[in-house]
Amino acid sequence: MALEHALLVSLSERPASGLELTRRFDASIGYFWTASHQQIYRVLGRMETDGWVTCTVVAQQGRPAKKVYEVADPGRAELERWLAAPTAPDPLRSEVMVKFRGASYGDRAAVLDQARERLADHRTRLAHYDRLAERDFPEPAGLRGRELDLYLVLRGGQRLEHFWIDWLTEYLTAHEENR
Amino acid sequence: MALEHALLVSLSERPASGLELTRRFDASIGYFWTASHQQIYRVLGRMETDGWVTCTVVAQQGRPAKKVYEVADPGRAELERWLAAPTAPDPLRSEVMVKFRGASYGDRAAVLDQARERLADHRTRLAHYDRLAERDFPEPAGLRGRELDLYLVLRGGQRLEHFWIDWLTEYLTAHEENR
DNA sequence: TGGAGCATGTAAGGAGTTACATGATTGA
DNA sequence: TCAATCATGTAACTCCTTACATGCTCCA
Repeated sequence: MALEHALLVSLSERPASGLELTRRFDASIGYFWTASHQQIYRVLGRMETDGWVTCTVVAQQGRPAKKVYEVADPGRAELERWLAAPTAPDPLRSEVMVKFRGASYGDRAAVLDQARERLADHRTRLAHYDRLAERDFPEPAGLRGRELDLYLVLRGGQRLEHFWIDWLTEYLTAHEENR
Repeated sequence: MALEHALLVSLSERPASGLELTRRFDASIGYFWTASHQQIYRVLGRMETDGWVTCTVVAQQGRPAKKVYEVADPGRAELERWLAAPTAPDPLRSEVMVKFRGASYGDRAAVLDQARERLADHRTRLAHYDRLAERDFPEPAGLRGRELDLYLVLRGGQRLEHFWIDWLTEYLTAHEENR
């Protein structure tokens, strides 16, 4: 129900084509929303039909033409409406947690291996976010408005990776001690 | 793709009816997987068709009869297979984070109000998990096997609530300082 | 000429939500 | 008898994933 709104936010920051949006969702926006290119194209089409965005075909040299979308007035109005509406708690669905809870019904060693893989993965991501923070916000103290928002959401990404790293470490330590 | 497996884990711990499973997902299992009763009934039906679970109608006094499901051999085999298979990173979709990133395109005060509501909500949930931990695991040091798993997943729930509380607090503090 | 990357899609199906429906029993 | 709770479902719809399809341009 909110991919529309994630796209509206991203297009408000800067107009983009479908593929450019896909890359944003793979990179920076990916730490709080994931979406495949198929889904993005479909939703963009619907948003254009609804008049939330307008589309301009832009020719490129050395590349196929692309369709650049930008937010139109009805889209801006919808974004404002949604931002002011109450937010439901983010529903959580963690396959990892289910596996950990059920580990005793299968091969525990295999589950521990997966924990180690998740841990390595989250460390990689945290390192990536740390690089982004250093590059884009070397001095966070004076930030305000939109810049502060971007910084704080990146902080959320960092904190979330810390959560995973700390918890997976606790999990592995507890089980390694009990071998 | 994994509600099946969450149900297999829960039914392995103890056979249950659809409504009992729904209550488990509302309570203890809810901190890592959410599911509505409609979805649970539908998936239970499919799992019975596939032979993963068997179903026994149990009469009750003073209440309508219920259908109690328990895991059958093919279900146990499937659970083992799934537990050993590689785990993809949990996809993240946080409406709150999208709103925070987009706050400058709407009514910031309204977004801050929602942050306060989320904060209160996560504090309530943490208090609930803390109570569960005290009641069920007063002395975690000696835990092993299945009990240790349950405890560590509860720890994950607590840590996750801490993440939200800390981050939302940072967010609110940063924006209140900059008014 | 043929592969890699850019760019945009369609089709089919599974996962999940929302709204509605049914019937039994208890207790006020 | 009527509301509340227990208990199980159906129907319709949206959301999301997986797999496949198309065409362009550059460069080796």
